[in-house]
Amino acid sequence: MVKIVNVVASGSLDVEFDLEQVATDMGSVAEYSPKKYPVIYIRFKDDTPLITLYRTGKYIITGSESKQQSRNFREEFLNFLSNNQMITTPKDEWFCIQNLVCTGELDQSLNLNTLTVDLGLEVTEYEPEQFPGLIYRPSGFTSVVLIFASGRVVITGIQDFDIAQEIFISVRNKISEITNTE
DNA sequence: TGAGCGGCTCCTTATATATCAGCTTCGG
DNA sequence: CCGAAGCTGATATATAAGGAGCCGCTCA
Repeated sequence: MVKIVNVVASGSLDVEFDLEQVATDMGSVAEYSPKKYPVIYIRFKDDTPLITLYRTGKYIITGSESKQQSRNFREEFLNFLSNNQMITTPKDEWFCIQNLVCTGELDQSLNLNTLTVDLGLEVTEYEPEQFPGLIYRPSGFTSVVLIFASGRVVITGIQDFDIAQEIFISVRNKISEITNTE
């Protein structure tokens, strides 16, 4: 019903890196284009999450499909740095999940013009000429939900999958109430 | 009037979603 | 040579990060 499609996590190592040197040491798994953006992109295999490493030792992991995959990937990253003598111990200062992107399917097509009014103009934005989805900011959450005429939804801005499910159920219930009273 | 500093915005990455414009390619 | 089809890149959402550039403000 609700599925995680992307996890963004970040962490910090208590080390400053010479990115030029690290990129050389890492070889083909690293991509370094300082003129484009001052980081090293690290990808161990195709279709695996991407690590963005900063000079300051901070890093971001994007593209995981679960929190666990994100954590596993962090482990792999720390071990890689440790095994290559880039850090002394495979430990970091902090690590946390920053954002989840989830998708859901309401199994019915929707009239976004009427839905904008029914959900409330103060919590929705719908400008089809700008973007085809309805932007819904459910009260009580920091999350943003994109609702499309096809019935597909995208939920983002949360750190917890349970909350994504809670929001999805709430949206589904609201829409079924609205369609029942019409 | 100019130096310096703080705050702000944009850049980039992943990812789903959908719709537009503009471009390339292909067939008749 | 032209229309159709397909592809690409914008549009918007969240989030972390460091650097560059810009703007406004303060103080000498």
